[in-house]
Amino acid sequence: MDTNEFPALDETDVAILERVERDADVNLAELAEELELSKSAVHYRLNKLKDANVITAVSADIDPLALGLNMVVITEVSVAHESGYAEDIGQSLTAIDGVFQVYYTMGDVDFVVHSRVQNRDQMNDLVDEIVTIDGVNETASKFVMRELKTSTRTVENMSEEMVRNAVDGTD
Amino acid sequence: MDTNEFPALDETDVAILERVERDADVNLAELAEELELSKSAVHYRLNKLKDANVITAVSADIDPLALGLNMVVITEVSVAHESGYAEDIGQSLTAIDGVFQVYYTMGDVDFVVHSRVQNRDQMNDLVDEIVTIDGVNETASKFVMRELKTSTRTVENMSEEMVRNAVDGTD
DNA sequence: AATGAAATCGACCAGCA
DNA sequence: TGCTGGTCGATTTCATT
Repeated sequence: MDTNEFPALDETDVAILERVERDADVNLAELAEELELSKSAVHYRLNKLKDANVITAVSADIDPLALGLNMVVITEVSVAHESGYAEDIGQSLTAIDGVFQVYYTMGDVDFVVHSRVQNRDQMNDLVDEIVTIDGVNETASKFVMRELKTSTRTVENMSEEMVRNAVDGTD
Repeated sequence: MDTNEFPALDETDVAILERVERDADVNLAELAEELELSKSAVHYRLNKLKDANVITAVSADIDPLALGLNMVVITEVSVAHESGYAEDIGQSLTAIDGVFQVYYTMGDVDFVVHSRVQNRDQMNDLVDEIVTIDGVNETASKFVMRELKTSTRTVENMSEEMVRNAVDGTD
């Protein structure tokens, strides 16, 4: 049963996704051979996956260090709960330069914010900017010493069981 | 002065990076026109950026929801500090199915782990698996209600100042 | 879903600043 | 070292079955 707005996927679709999320530069011929399909079949499926927004974009991955972004900070943000400003505060957080992830979470902390900056001055400015947002009550920041894994890849991190579920549609 | 192993970049390089991280499917001709450069010049620079590992990969971005991955959990992990196992524990964490980010942090918490799963059973299993790792002392998990921003894009999140620094090399 | 033809694109080259 | 313009081969794309 479809529980979401996306089309049902089969094993072949997942195989294609796994491959192109790893390296979108593969040419159709190679992909087709790997999957034992014709080039046009692969082409057809790829188009379908893009149209259905299963594939949302094809993008070049850029090493942040190449641009001097060698500091990552994790900031937990708590808001004044009387205020119904949560929505606005979320928006304000996403708009701050250097911020690359914002989550709205359950628990004593309301937002978790990840940012990437080049130096301590920028780190300071960024935390200041967060504190200044109207409705923000308290913040606590952690400095990241090492990024052991940062994999935006979807299929790559899935277990066999997850893939099976995704194909069956029995989420 | 170069403070890292990467080549110096100029404004044109950054413009190219900004464009291809947004959409790597642009053809050379279009890119060249936008930058008022020749196709071969763009080609030349792109190769250079890939060779220097400024561009680490070209990948298709896949919507996790299309595969039923509709739950994100943030887990804070503290380890027994006598043990010098931090390295091993980090490795163990990155290897767990569903885990897509692992940070080693300063402070009372040692690791921050982000995972994506399809249902509560998987969530349970995942947290269990973390607790079971040898040397792990304590864990605290937060459920993510909303992902307000998840942008792996590097240049996109940079301020003008950051770009200027990156180009000058004055990090 | 496969075939094959037409259109398009990226890779490469020699020459040049 | 980086750029230009042009050519060739490879690759995507599309109409048809």
